[in-house]
Amino acid sequence: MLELPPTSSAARERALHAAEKLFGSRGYNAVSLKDIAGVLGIRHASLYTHFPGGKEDLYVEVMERALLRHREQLLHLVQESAPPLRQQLRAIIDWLLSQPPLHMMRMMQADMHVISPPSAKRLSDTVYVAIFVPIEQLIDAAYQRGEVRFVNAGMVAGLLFTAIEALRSMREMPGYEESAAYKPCALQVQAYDVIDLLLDGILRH
Amino acid sequence: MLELPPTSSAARERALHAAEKLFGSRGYNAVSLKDIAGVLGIRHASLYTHFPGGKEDLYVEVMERALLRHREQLLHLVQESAPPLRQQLRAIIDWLLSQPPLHMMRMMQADMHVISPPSAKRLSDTVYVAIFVPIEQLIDAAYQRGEVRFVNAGMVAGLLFTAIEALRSMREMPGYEESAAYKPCALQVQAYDVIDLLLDGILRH
DNA sequence: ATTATCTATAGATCTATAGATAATGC
DNA sequence: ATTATCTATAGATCTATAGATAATGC
Repeated sequence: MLELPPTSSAARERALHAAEKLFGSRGYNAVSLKDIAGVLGIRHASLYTHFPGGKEDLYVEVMERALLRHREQLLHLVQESAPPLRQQLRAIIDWLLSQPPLHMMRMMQADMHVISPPSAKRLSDTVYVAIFVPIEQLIDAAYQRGEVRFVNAGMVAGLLFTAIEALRSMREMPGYEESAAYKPCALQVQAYDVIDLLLDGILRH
Repeated sequence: MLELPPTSSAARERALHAAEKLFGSRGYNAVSLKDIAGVLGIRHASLYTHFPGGKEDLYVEVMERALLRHREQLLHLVQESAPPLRQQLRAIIDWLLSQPPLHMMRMMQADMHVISPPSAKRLSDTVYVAIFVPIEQLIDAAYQRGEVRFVNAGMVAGLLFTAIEALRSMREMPGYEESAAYKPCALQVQAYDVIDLLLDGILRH
């Protein structure tokens, strides 16, 4: 008789939610199972009931869920929003800023090197279909209707996404408010500036 | 009698060098003192002779050195290179690509949250003077001579730097060559595309 | 009857310190 | 004489497993 791992339950959902918050804010290595259990008010050993694969499988499931949620919403926004491209990108950025940050760069530069290669491969594939594919679609469509010149759409997608994450990270840096880099302006305003930069460039013309 | 920590020696330099390579490729948490000692062929306890402050102080010193090396070279390139801006940025990118990546985003999103707040503050200040200040100078000068429109120079600096790091990270991702995101083109070519994007934008005009 | 939790513990690994021994520099 | 290394060990912490107990669902 095959022993199937439980695929859902209220307690399991709570655990995924708590894990997502912790992994999201501190990354894989800096979060222990005890931390996650602590948030839930249970002992860390109890987590193995819901996640027999242990910490790594829990992490991968958490990140896959977050990424696929992004995919769904991004595809929806791409389908629904109307040109011009600037407006479409603003809609996307508005939604992204309403979500907890994915910290994609940390995921790629730190967490991916700690988990097993198969898990890393699986996650990086998901990053591609969840983040790159939707934004590439948007850029390609803009190219088809003659709105933008020929560019590497994947590169634009990556640039846009990492730029937004960089803006958010800057604000979390210690002493940001007192630093010389501080500009007293809303995150959304800065993000819209990034869009303008991407669309118009900075050269005077 | 004050006991001054040793400030230099051949063995100490070797340790800093090995630590820089390891911290650079895997980040703070994923590198142990034993890993560093292993590269040097010594026992990990021996590292405390050169770095009485332990792992955190070693990390901070390593990253400060790397950042200040960047600062020196970036300021030099900014001083020496001649307009137009596109050529100046290409010179900077060429040098950046010749160096091991700093992984600034990982530093800000992962490592900074693990070390003590004072160390984090010190490092983030150094990031500002080493990376942002030089590129801001470049952008400001281009603005003074009327080459670019008015932009947030710090934002442009951050965007350029993180974009280059993102390009490099993509190539380190597992299965990059087989992925749909793969573009068979040199890193330098992609980096130059980023510059063009930044300068010209992607809109047709 | 099954699911969810607990206690207890094994086994790794990590940072750091103490004190002994070898290597080096004047 | 000083610097650089070593061995040995303390003390934390982390992942994971085994087996017992409580809670829940039919």
